[in-house]
Amino acid sequence: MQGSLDNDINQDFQDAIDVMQRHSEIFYYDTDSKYIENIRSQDSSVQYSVSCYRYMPHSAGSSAAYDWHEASSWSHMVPEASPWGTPEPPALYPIPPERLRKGRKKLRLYEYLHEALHDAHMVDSIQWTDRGSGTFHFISKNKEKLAECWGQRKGNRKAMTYQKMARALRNYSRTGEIVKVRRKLTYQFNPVILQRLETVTTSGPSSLEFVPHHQIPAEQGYYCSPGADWHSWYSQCPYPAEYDFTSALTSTEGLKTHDPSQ
DNA sequence: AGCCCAGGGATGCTCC
DNA sequence: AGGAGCATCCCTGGGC
Repeated sequence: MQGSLDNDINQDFQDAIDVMQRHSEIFYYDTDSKYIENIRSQDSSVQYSVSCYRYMPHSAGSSAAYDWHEASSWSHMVPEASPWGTPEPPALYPIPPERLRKGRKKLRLYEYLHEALHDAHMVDSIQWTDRGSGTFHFISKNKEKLAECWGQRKGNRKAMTYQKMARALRNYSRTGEIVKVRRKLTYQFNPVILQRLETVTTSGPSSLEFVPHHQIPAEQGYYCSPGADWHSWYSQCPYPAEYDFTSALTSTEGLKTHDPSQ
């Protein structure tokens, strides 16, 4: 029993490292509490992307209490220049495309989208509509760019398009990770998924937890019990007039968009 | 009419 | 071997 627990812990730890590596090619902590993240595209034509997070304790002074789990303690910043002082990224630990990586969990599309939502260089492709509710939208003009980046990240043979990426997104409607909001190019994260992703983003790997669908407790089982949980989730949706969740969720049609004309 | 977006069926591939 | 998670192709329909 203890052995399997250890194995679980080890697996969780490995998962944490995995995601850390996924999210960043290089983790670089300097003496000024900066966490520098380098996400480099496989395609040199895609803009080299560097994001930084600076840890900002709430209270100034020597008695500042550091709360690594407090999201607001971290502020996103874009450096004036590459930390290496050159526009050319150093090829230290290149991450191979997902297709070529062995023994690693694959990067999920929703994880990538969440990552892109935190990437300053992707704001022209994808933006939060309402971060609190996990609602985001694609920018029509540049959505194809995001799709292309996703395809490159995955190491796909053929170019990814928005149509294909949206098809994959629609598959999430069945499992509940992301649902379509009845607004053009707009989708919404499941709150449980969002919380987990936000935890990874803001607190580092210590609280990382990838829970298989079948292991999520029933009280959090957004996908397995379309009842009160769904209602509480969608009650926070900023588009109550645009999407009749109650009808959608109580009907046998599941998550299908309700058509008021019917 | 044409384009864009969305929904979904079917099938194949890769990875776990 | 079987399932998950897409990727890909294709068709249909609504809205502007």
